[in-house]
Amino acid sequence: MLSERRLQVLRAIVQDYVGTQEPVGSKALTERHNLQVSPATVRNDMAALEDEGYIAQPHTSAGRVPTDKGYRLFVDKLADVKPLSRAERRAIRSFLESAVDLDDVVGRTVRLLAQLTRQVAVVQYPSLSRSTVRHVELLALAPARVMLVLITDTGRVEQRVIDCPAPIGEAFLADLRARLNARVAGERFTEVPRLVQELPESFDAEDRGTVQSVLATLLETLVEETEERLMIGGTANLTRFGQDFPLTIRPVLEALEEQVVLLKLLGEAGNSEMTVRIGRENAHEGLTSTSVVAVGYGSGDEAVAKLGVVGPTRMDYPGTMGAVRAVARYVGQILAEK
Amino acid sequence: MLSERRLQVLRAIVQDYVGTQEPVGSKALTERHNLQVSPATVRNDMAALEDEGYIAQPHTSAGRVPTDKGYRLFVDKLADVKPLSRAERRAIRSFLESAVDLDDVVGRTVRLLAQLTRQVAVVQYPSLSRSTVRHVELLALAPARVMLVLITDTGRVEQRVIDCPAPIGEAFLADLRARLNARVAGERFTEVPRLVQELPESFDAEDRGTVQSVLATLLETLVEETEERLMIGGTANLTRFGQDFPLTIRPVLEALEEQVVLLKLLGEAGNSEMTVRIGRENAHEGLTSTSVVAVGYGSGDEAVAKLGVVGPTRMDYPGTMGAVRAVARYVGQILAEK
DNA sequence: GCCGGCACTCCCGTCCGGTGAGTGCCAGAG
DNA sequence: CTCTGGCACTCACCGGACGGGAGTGCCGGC
Repeated sequence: MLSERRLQVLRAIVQDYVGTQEPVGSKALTERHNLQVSPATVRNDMAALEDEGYIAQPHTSAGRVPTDKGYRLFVDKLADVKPLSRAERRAIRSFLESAVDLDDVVGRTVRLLAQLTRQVAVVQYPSLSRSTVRHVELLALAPARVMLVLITDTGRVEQRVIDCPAPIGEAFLADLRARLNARVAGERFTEVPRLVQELPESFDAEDRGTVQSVLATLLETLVEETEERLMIGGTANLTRFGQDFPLTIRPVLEALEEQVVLLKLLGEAGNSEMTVRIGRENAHEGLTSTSVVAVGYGSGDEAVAKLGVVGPTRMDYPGTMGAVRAVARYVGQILAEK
Repeated sequence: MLSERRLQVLRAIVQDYVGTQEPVGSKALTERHNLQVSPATVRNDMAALEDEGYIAQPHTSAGRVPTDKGYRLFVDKLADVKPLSRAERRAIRSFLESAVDLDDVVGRTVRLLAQLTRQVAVVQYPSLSRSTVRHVELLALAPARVMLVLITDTGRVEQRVIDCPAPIGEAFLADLRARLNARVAGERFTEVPRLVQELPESFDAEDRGTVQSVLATLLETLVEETEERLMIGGTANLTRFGQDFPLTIRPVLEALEEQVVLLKLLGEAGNSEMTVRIGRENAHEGLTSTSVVAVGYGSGDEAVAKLGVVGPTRMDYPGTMGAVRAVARYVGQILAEK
């Protein structure tokens, strides 16, 4: 077990390194933080921390740099989430409040996060799987062609075109629309399959085929769109990574372009608790020198989607976590009000 | 006026420089392209080309590099658009054909363009201003709350929530919906304001307020959404820019994040003709060392939106232009079929 | 357990000199 | 007037040498 002072030393190393981006030495440490001991003592502590794998030297006779393990300890034990100032919180709220629709909310959230953290922001659209159906609309486009429009309580709209086995009448469509909505409006997506199960049987045999294909498309939309869309922003902040970056930045940009990767990344994050994945803790190859800070957000007490930031392992964790948490909270509020 | 050979020399310089990314000298030129003259002669030509501002030396006693003006001449006079191979065209088509909805079409187009050109791709969503209304739907959400859903012929769906001055009945809503659609369905967006102008007068005085607010929202949606959304991809290709790139890449990434900038960029492009903006021809500060190749695409004979790529001025213009043109053509076809 | 001192390591910036690619110019030939 | 070979010149680039400096590890004393 590490002594109290050694933990302080580790904390100081992380803070300094995050600030300066340069390996930190024993002398600088004693000066900048008022540890009440001499550099020589700190050196002993650093040697111990290095033995335990919390810090490392880029090369002999250089200062120390935290390892992934060191950051992990720092985040778990040594750092508190840094709350935002009142002014910042007010700015966030008012910026998000002026959003006009869902796209705008998500877009503003991304920009906000990117700006606050000066890192890459990733925001998932509110998830369908936890939301409820507000309305299902059916529109005749052609005699045997129907457009299905699904509207959710989070304001999302999905549409599909359906080719029906037989021509359909306006009256029948109105009937189907009414019966469908009577069953599913206000219900959770997960409930829908059960609720519509027996619907075809209540129709005449000749119409059953059409009802079947409409229902099939509806269920398909629910499933497909549960895989979420997301929006990212702030990629320009990647240029602050370091000097060596063709090599560093490229795989990150590539990873960020793959929605699947990002979704998995956010997916691994806890719902209400903030999750921090540091360096190699990230499964994806290209993100081994980045950290991901993510958290769920939602309109009610339950999370409907996630958001977070991606940045270098050498990031200001308390500040980043504070910003992520605050933004998640306010987005949730805004969504609830809509 | 430049002699024929000098133009050939310029062409050779552009081609070599694009290939190697290194300043090209007189000796290398005579070897790689079979100009039937000696290096000394080429040197004279190069001196002339430099006097005219078509090429420049990074420093004394280095090879030559094309200037923006040089690329301009190359694109205008010396290069032909390079058509894609049959196999490539087939691949494009089949890749785009398997798209399921509009988002998917745009998404696939972006990936395709980015991959073919190995540059950053930008695709504008089909524009509302040129499209026609397929259907307007009105849904009662609450006694005095209506959701307006606008469906376009390109498959786009926009929705807005409207707070009405008075509670509304289902019958009235159905009536309004029917009359509204009778007037605007199938019509161009630009025609809609005129077509609905007299609609309120045909309703009872008590309902007129509601009709007014619905119409106001509809018109607002048309205008607002004419400012387009767009999708970008392939930013990882920016890492191929050069070695010096914190400085080069950063402003580009920043510019790419600003939709407004991109829209203006594409907006400046011609509709059916391909437009190439080289280096400082781009108005935006951050894009002075990039070139933009853009062209309109559309489902019929008329362009509904634009797409293009952003890359270093030192790019393979014939190849890029070929890819952009081909993709635009096929996207148009796919949209027409939907 | 803490501290001062000391020798050692190694990165980094700087300063050479050599090399080579490329140029400009000139004088001569067609 | 145009093309060509020759020649001197200019720099960027590379590699090695060198010194300064920051940082370490260890030792012996308090």
